[in-house]
Amino acid sequence: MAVSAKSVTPKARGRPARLNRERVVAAAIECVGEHGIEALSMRQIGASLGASAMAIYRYVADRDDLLLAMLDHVARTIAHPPVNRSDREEIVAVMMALHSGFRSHPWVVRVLLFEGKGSLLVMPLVERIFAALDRLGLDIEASIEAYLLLLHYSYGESLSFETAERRQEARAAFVSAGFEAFPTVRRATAASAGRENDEYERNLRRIVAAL
Amino acid sequence: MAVSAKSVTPKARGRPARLNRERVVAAAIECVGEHGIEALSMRQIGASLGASAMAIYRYVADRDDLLLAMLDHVARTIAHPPVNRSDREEIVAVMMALHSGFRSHPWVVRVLLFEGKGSLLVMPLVERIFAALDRLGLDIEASIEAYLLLLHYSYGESLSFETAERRQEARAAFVSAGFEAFPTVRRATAASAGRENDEYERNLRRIVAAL
DNA sequence: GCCGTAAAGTTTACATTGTAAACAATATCC
DNA sequence: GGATATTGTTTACAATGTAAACTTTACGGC
Repeated sequence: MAVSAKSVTPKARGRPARLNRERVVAAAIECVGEHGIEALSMRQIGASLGASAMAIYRYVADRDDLLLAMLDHVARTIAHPPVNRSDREEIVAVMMALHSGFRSHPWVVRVLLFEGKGSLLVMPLVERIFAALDRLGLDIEASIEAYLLLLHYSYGESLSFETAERRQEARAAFVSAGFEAFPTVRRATAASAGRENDEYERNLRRIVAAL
Repeated sequence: MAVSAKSVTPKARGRPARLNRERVVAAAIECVGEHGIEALSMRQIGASLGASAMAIYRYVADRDDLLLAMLDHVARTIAHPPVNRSDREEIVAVMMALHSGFRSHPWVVRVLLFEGKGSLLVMPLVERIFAALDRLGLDIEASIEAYLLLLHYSYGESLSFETAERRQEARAAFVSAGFEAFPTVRRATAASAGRENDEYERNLRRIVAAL
């Protein structure tokens, strides 16, 4: 029956580990946060932990497994907002919570979209949205479409403004090269220079108001 | 003054070209269309034209230059819709035109977002949107935000449903693994199975109605 | 006919990626 | 002091973009 050990610690048998899965995932997230998702490499992670690339594979099956673990890690940091008075405020609050995750970790959206992954840990938030849409009187089809509208806008916004410079670049692109032929665009460009908005929240509220 | 030649053809001096920029760009677009943007490689393009990877560099400065040329090529295929009766219909029509480009060539959005590029050829369409927003009475700040809302939703939707399978995957993800705890999500999932929507247009109209 | 020149295309090479396979290092158990 | 189990490293491979050197193939003038 082997009731024997299992008490304090079974005393590890082999070489003592310097690394563990948590540290590997944390190192990967930090690396991506600093140099962007495209700079993420096993060698880089290993180096940042004072180890070789292959050392990582003791704690992670492969690149996909690592990405999934990173998603879960971020999902755990998302604060679940308190239940709201109105259903519309509930939707806004939950989407803002999700979006704050995308904002702090822009690579998350790329992983969600391009690696076909997703963390189950955000499902309670998704459920709250569907429940609120239900209470608002939307039927199931309309709820799905509304959810996709909210989610896809959030994705697009996060990717588009993935970095702070990207906000600037977007404006610079407007300003550049021969836009005299497009007067309204020109005026818009001039007006947008140097403003630091929370345009996401306002647009989110526009969507929610329209549901 | 050298008025001499320049008439019919200055008679090419060196080895006759088997390739040209147009064919290279077309081959690249076809390659990406079939195997996805991540499979795009100089060697692949060369092979599909019966040439080596380096042959491509006669017609394209580097990868970035190629991507930009591909964008321009797609931009030229976008039909500019006729001017519309109402300003809201104008916005819908123009966004549908842009979106149809994203739909036929999903990699376009990735290039726009991640390579920091953009084709100037779509500027007339952008101008039409800003002009319509202006006529609707939005001030400049509100116009910018509205434009970003329209654009980012379009980006997110296109990326999310980049391939037909992705629509299925999205549903499968909902269905999978232990969702008994989320009843509203479950119902939504069941309802969405096997429907082929034009959910983009309906959501687009929801946005436009809210502006 | 033949050589100079110019253009087009190929070959080779390098640093980078994820990861498989073989190996070395380091601890406990008998 | 082995035997054994676990951790980490080394080496290797195919694929990427592209720089440098080379080869092929045409025309223009003698």
